[in-house]
Amino acid sequence: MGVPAEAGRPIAVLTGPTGTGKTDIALALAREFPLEIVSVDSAQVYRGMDIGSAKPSPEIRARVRHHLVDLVGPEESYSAGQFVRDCLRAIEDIERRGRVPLLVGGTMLYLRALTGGIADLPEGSPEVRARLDAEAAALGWPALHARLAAVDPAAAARIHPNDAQRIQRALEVHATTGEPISALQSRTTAATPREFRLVALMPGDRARLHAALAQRFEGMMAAGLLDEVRRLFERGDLTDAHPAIRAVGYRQLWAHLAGACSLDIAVERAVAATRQLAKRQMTWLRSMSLIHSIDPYGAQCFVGVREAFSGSFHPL
RNA sequence: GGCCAGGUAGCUCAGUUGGUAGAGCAGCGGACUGAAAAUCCGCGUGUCGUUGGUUCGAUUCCGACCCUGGCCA
Repeated sequence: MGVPAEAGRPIAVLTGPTGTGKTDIALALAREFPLEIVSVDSAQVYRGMDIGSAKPSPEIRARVRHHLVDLVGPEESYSAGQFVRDCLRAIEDIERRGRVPLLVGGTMLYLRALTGGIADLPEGSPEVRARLDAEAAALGWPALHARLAAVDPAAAARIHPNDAQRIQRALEVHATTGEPISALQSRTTAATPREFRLVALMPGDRARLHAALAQRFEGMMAAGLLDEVRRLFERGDLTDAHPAIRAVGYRQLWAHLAGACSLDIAVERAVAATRQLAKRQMTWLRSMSLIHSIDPYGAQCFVGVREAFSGSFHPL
């Protein structure tokens, strides 16, 4: 069997909340090791969303190969299940060529699906969702939650009656498979036998993170984010219901372009949404065991990350 | 300078016929299985501008002062 030596090493994953410098550290590591970066980012997969998703520039991508960036158009809908398949394929491809994958990103559901497995469930169905939306408009989500309780009490018990998205998903899975989502989820198995080495950049100073996020968004605006959103807005085939347009920054600037609020208000809301995103990412990270936390504002940050990955990397 | 309106949570405001106050947003904590940068749950953080007076008790009523708008000079 021609199994590469790399297959025995744990796969390196650099994560953390948005705006903590994951990309910079990854690029610095790529100067020392034969790395290729695999993006774990639900916004960078969309084409035409470059500035607002902090996508690596063409120059950087020419120097260090990136995977799972610009995968689909913003009119499409990517998913955690697709990510797991694409990601495992990218890792295999990189290692087959004798290089080392470094997973970088902060989409925690993707990370969890990759490392902990994801149930074998059907993709989302726009038709079924449209039908459920119409019913919800007439009856209200709590009524659909009650219907879910009849067919899948276990799922209904852990989904809040106001959580429209999860109620809809559970009913959708039941409608398309005839099985309760809770039963399918309970049969979840690991997506890969490979091990992962998770390193998270966890800011010790929240105020400093907030200042950095505000500054970063300002930089995106200066770099032309509003024009980027306007190009998407003017296509005419996208709405604020598309997953891509719901991304932080895009959603708020979209609302401004649609006349819902002033630009100042939109920027303020976008920065707040960024803070809230970072907070939710940190909630995920705190709940994950087996994760190695490093403070991005600490003096030994880079050295610490490199040391943590020493079992995964081999030098050039 | 005069008149009017207003000063209550980080912000925008509501309210208390006198018994020390509550919404939205922000913030904080949490959940999370094909939309996840999504979706949802929980938590009110306060010299009620200052200072006198009336009162058992004042953020509330009265006086003075300070500040911010607006109008008139």
